[in-house]
Amino acid sequence: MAADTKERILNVAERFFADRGFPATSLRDLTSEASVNIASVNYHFGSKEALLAAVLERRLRPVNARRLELLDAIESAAGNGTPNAEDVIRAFLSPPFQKRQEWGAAGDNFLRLLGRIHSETNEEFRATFFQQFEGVFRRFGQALQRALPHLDATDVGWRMLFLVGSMAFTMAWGDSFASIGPGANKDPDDMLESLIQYAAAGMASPVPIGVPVGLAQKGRTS
Amino acid sequence: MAADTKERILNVAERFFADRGFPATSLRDLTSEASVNIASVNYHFGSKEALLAAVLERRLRPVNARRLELLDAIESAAGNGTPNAEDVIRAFLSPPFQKRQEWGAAGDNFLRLLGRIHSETNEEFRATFFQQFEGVFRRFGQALQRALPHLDATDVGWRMLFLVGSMAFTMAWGDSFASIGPGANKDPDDMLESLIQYAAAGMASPVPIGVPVGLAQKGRTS
DNA sequence: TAGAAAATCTAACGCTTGTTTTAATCATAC
DNA sequence: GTATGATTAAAACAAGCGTTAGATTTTCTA
Repeated sequence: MAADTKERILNVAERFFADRGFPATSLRDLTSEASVNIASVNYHFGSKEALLAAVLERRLRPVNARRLELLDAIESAAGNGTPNAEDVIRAFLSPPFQKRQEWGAAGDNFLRLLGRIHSETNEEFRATFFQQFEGVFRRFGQALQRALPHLDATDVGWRMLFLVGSMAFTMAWGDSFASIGPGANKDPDDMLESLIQYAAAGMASPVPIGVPVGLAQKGRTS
Repeated sequence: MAADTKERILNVAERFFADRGFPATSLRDLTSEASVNIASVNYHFGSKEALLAAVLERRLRPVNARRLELLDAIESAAGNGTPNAEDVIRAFLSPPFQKRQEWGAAGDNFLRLLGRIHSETNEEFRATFFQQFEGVFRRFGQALQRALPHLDATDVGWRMLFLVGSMAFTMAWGDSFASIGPGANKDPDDMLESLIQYAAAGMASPVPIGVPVGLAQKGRTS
């Protein structure tokens, strides 16, 4: 029945888009793997691109909801004080990895896809994808500014870019890395803790000395 | 003449692969932009994939050579002592950004491409690409272990993965980010310094407490 | 049970792709 | 000026692509 067909398409799409990339995944390969008819993709989803959007949306919604939930709790506990930066970073980085555990093998596929999709160049897709993140990114940016008052908005913005880069890359390649090399004895929770630690340290680090970088250094001359 | 044709193909390819991705760049679009005949690609390069490899090789060779040169100097200065971790990280991260400055607009394209190519899924291509990095990665891994003796090989490996992720993402999207948002007043040197600082802090951070993670914590029970 | 809606199927459309083949043109050396 | 090799051009090959149109089957509801 229809619900089963849609689910099978979504699951195979998730895996193939993650492993081959979106442009290099053909609907014929995908539907053959899913044992459904190729016209079903357009019937149920409308287009190949809409399928990708659907694949991501079904996972990102709960991930981002969880992120905001955790952040709400942190801000609520902090009241008028300063939220802890590591807690904020943990609230951002943990949900995709934790949802991945909940979702089993499908979660692995999702995580790889989410990591890789950060580098997707298709303009139309990027606009849609960013819409799903804009609110989250802004909320976390503000929280980090509160947590780290030595940084101005520019510094926070750049450091979030660095943080997102390491998160995405780890999502995309963490499992491959773990299976072939020095990461071999690092289990998923250890790896996530390492990432959080790394990001928290980098985020909290002093602004480079000698470089005019923003409001925090307004009184200095370069 | 031939040298001009090859150069034009390489330059346009670099730009198109960076902006559209490899699979989504057609040789017809590319050769039309370069005002050369489509058969020239196979004549001069052999295949589309070989063209990508050539685009990257002409830039990566000097970048990686520079990385190793800088690392040699650092290790030489350190003698039997401990090299400075931030210096090692700077030696890894600076060359692509500095070569980018040398190369002008073409350098911008190259940097974006290099960032994005880290997420390319094509297995054949990845094998070739990794070959170019294997030696560099190993050398820098060893240098960082010496610089940060509290970390074992596993920790260094994972942190290098995080570092490469933020570098690649910044290469790919740093300019876009700088032109639209909070990064707007961050010039390229500032941004590179921020990245180095972020990575150096993350790299040097203590191993997470409470998580059994390797040789450094061998005597603890989880 | 009948009819309508939903879902699936088949065949095709119209187009694009990287690569190949052959011919034409260019460049160089003697 | 001629011969040879290098280079470019044109046409085509063979395959594949996402999407569409119409037919058929399945599901659901009154």
